Amino acid sequence: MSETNSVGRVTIYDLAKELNVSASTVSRALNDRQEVSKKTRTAVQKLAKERGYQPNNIALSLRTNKSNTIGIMVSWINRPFISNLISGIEKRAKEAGYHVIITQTQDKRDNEIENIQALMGSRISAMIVSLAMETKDFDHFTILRDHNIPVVFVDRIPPASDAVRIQIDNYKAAFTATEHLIEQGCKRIAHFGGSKFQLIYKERRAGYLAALCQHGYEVDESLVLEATNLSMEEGLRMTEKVLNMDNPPDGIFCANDSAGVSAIRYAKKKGIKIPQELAIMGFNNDPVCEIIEPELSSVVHPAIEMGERAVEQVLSILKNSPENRTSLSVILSTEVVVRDSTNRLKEKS
Amino acid sequence: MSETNSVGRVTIYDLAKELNVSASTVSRALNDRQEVSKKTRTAVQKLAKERGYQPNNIALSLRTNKSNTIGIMVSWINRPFISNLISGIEKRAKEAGYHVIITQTQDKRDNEIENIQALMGSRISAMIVSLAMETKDFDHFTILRDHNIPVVFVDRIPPASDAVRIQIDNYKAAFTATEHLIEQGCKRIAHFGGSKFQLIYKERRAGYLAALCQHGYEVDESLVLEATNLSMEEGLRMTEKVLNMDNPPDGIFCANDSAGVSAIRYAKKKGIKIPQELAIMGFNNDPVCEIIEPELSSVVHPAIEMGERAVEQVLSILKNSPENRTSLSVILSTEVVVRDSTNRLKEKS
DNA sequence: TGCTATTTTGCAATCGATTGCAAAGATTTT
DNA sequence: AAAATCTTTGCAATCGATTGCAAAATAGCA
Repeated sequence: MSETNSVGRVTIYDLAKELNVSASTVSRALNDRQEVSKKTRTAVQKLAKERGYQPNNIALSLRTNKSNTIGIMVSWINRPFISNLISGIEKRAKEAGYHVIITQTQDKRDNEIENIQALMGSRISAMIVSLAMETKDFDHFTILRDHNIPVVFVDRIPPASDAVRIQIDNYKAAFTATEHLIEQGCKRIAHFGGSKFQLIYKERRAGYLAALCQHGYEVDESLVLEATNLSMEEGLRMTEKVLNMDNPPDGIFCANDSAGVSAIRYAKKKGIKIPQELAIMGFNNDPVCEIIEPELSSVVHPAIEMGERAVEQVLSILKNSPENRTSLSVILSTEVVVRDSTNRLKEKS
Repeated sequence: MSETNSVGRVTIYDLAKELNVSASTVSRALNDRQEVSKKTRTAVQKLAKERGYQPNNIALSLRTNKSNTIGIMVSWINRPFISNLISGIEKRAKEAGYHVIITQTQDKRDNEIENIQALMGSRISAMIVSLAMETKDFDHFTILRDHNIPVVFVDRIPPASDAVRIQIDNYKAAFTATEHLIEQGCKRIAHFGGSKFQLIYKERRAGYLAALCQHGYEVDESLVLEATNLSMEEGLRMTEKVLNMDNPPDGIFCANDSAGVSAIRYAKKKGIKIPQELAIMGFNNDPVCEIIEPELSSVVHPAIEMGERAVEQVLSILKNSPENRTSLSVILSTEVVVRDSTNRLKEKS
C-alpha cells in the first residue's frame, strides 16, 4: 500500500511543514493573497502542485457554512423532461462552481419530507424542486425558508404566490394549443389532464376551457378527463373511453405526450383517420413526437433552459440580500409545434 | 427576520447549554449510547426534536473523512439509458444512507478530468463512472486509486482488467442478436457501430462478426460502419449509404436504438419493406422501440438494475478491506426482444 | 547606526461533532 | 462509615482551512 492511505490526503499543514512556514501562510499563498511575499507564494503554489494538493471542501464548508451545493428534488430522474431539466441545471451550476445533489421523490410526499431532511443535513446552499404529484400541502418546505435556504420551484410549482418559480405560461400554451385544434376545424375537443392538485394541469385545463369558451364552444364535461398520473396506460384508457362514446370527439388536447402517443395508437388501431377524423395534440414536445406516426403536434417545454434559468435564480438570490429579490417568477415562452397529428390543412393543399 | 439566521442552525452546543450538560453528553445521547443515563438521554432527544436539531453532516464528514456521498460521472444525463441508470443508483444509494452528486462530461475528456478534481475536493466516498466517448486513456483515474476511492465503471468501461465494472455481455448479446437476423433468413447483414475506442462497441462488433463467421457468412467490410457518436443523424447517413449500394444489405444490426430508428425511417421513406426486404435490430430497448412503426427489435439493457448493482458493488468495496474484493466484475443478463422490425416468420403464419 | 514605516509571517480561535481518558458522582460492599 | 466498584459526565484534542490581530522581519530614511 502506498504511503498515503485514503485518509492521508495532502493538507496545508503538510505543505507548511515541508516549507517551514505556517499553515496560515500556506493558506494565504494558495489564495494568491498579496500580503504574502511573492517568493513564498510561488514556492507554496509550486509545492502544492507537486504534491497534488486538493483543498478539502468539507473543511471549507464547515467554516463558511456554505456547501456550494445545490440540492435537486424531482419525482423521477428517468423522464425526458426531468432529465433534460437536470442536465441544464448541472451544466449551469458547474459553471458557477456549484455541485449538484439529486434526490427522487418517486412522487411520494413522504419521500419529499425525508429528502428535505437529508438535504438540510448536507447544508445545501439552495434547492431546486419539482413537486411530487401527491403533494397538496407545503408545510414541509417552511423549514427551508426558516433557515434561509433559497428554494426555486420548477414546472410543478406550489400555488403560493411568494414562491420563486420557473415556469411556462401553461394557461396560454393550452389556450393556443386548443385554439389550433379549433382552427383545424375540430368541433368536439376532449382534454386529457393530469392531477387537478397540480397547478400546471389545472392551468392547462383552464386554458383549454377558456379557448373553447372564447370560440363559443359548449363544454361537455364528459370529454374533460383527469388522471392522477397521466401515463401511457391512463391515456389509453381515456382514449378508449371517449372514442367509444355515442358522440365521440374529433380532437383531443392531451396534457402530456404520453397520453398523446396512446391516443394516436388507439385511434390507429380502431382505424380512425388522424388528423381528419381525430386531431391529437400533446404537450412537452418529447422526442417521441417525431418518432410516432403520424408525428405528434405538441407544445414546446424548454426543459434545459428551465434548468439553466433555475440556477440563475438561485445565484441571484444567494448574491442579493433576502429583501432585494426582484423577479420572483420567470415565465419562459413556448410555442405549438404543428405536426401531422393535427395538420388537416396540409392534406388539402 | 427570525432569530436564527441562515448560519444559526441548532447545534449540540445550543442543546448542551440549555440542558446544562456538556456537548459530549449531548452527542452521546443523540447517538443513543448506553453510557449516558436514560434520564439525560431522553431529555436530550426530546429537546433536540423540539428545537428541530439537524446534525451537521459537514462537520461529521470533516472528522471522519467520510462524506457518505457517491459521485456519478456520465456523459449526458438526458439520455434514456443514463437517466434510468442514475435513477437506479439514487434509489439504492439513498437506501444505504448515501447521497449522490452528479456531473456530466458531455463526452469530453477534459471535463472528465475537471469533474474528477471537483469530486475529489468534495471527498466523495466512491465514484460510479460511465466513460466519455472521447476517452481513450485512463491516467486521470489513477488519482482515485491513489486515494483509495473505489471506482465502479458502468456500461462504458475501460479495458483494464482490474477495474470494477458492471456490464452486460456485449459480445454475447450482439452474437445472439445477429444470429436472430440470420435465423430470419438475412443473407447480407450490416452493422452500425459506435466508436471503436469504446469497449462496448468493440465487443458488439466482435459478437456480430463472430455470428457471421460461425454461420459461414462472408464479412463485407463495406457493410461494417462505425461512428464516433452513433446518433440519429449518423444512423441516417449510414442507412443512406448502405441502402444505395449496388448490393444492399437485407439486415442491419445497430449498436443502439437511435441508429435503428433512423434506419427504419429511411427504409420506410424509400418504400423498402420491413422486415421482409430489410430486417432491423437495435440495441438498448429504449422506449422508442415500442413507439416506432414497425416496432423495433432490440436488446434489453437493464439500466436501472445496473445502477442498483453498481451501488451494491460500491458498498461491498467500502465495507471490505481493499484486499478482500471478490467479484470485480458483474455481468448482467440480457435478452433479445423480437418485434416487428425483424419478425419475418410472423407474417408467414 | 538607530529609528520609524512597511511588509511578511505566525498564533490562536473558529466552524460542529466525536471520542479517549480522567474526574466526579452514585452505588454497593465490607 | 470507609473503601471499592460502577455509572455518568466533562475536558480537550481532532478533522482542514480561514482570518483578525499581534509579532517579527525587512525596508526606508535620517
